[in-house]
Amino acid sequence: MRIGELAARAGTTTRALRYYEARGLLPARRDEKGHRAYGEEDLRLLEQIRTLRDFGFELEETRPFVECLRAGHPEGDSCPASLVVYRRKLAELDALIGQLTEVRETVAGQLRRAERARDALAADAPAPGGPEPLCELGGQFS
Amino acid sequence: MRIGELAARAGTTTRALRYYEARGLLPARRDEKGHRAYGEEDLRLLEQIRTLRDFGFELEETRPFVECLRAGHPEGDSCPASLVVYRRKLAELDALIGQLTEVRETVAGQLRRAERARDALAADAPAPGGPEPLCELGGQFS
DNA sequence: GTTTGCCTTGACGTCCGCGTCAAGTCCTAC
DNA sequence: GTAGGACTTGACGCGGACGTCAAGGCAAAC
Repeated sequence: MRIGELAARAGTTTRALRYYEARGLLPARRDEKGHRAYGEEDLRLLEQIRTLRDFGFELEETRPFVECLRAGHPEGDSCPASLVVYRRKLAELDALIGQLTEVRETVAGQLRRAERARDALAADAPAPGGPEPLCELGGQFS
Repeated sequence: MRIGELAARAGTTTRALRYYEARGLLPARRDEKGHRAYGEEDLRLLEQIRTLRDFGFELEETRPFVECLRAGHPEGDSCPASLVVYRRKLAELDALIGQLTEVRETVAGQLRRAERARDALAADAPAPGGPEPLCELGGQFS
């Protein structure tokens, strides 16, 4: 299998595969023409990489999984090093979700406050001919 | 007030202020020596920028707030355009938190599955002299 | 014969918000 | 006189995971 076919079967690009090879993550044999030659096993490795990347793992974080598979283990996460990455990523996710949730609540509070202020202003100074824009800035939405 | 003082009072750097000016977000007058000259009002604008940046707003997203303040409104979010940004950001945060939570659950499931597989393997082939590493990969943690 | 299509390597571009360095000006303090 | 500090502009660096273009080789198809 050459690079184009592998890329297509894994739903990625040849550029990504060359990049992984340059990083030492997914090296390839060469055929007599100097073209990269991949086997079915490489598809599994690549799918492991792509799955973890889709989860938001950095490329380097996929390395233990790939090495585990290449060592002959049944799954990429059959090795302790992979479990370490899982646990670290879970902690990162929890921290990030926590921060984002805090920010979300803060922003939601700010929005409610700003909307109340706007409505109070509209009640104080009701427009004579129906509601008017409260601010010259901000165009098409309100 | 010159650039160094404003940066220090807002807890940021002169580089950031020059960057904001280059982006047209926080222009500055010049004194007779060609140095940037800022007023107290600029501190408020800058604080608005920094607060929103800390919330994860992109620089461009702070522009409506800054323009709103500069137009003389009491708060950066007194203008409809700012509320639009708030709402869009809330939707983005909700989507992101949702995705991250999904990923978190998926990864947690994978970790549990991998740990069960490891424990099952350890029970099938118990080490004679106590527990041994199940995999040559993965070094110091397990 | 030439077009098409796959492959090769090399190298620069992208995004974002600055950090960091260089070279020069100006003022103050010692 | 000179050392230090604040300021100026300009320009390159960073990080991550590639995208994209250039220039060329080699094969099958028309």
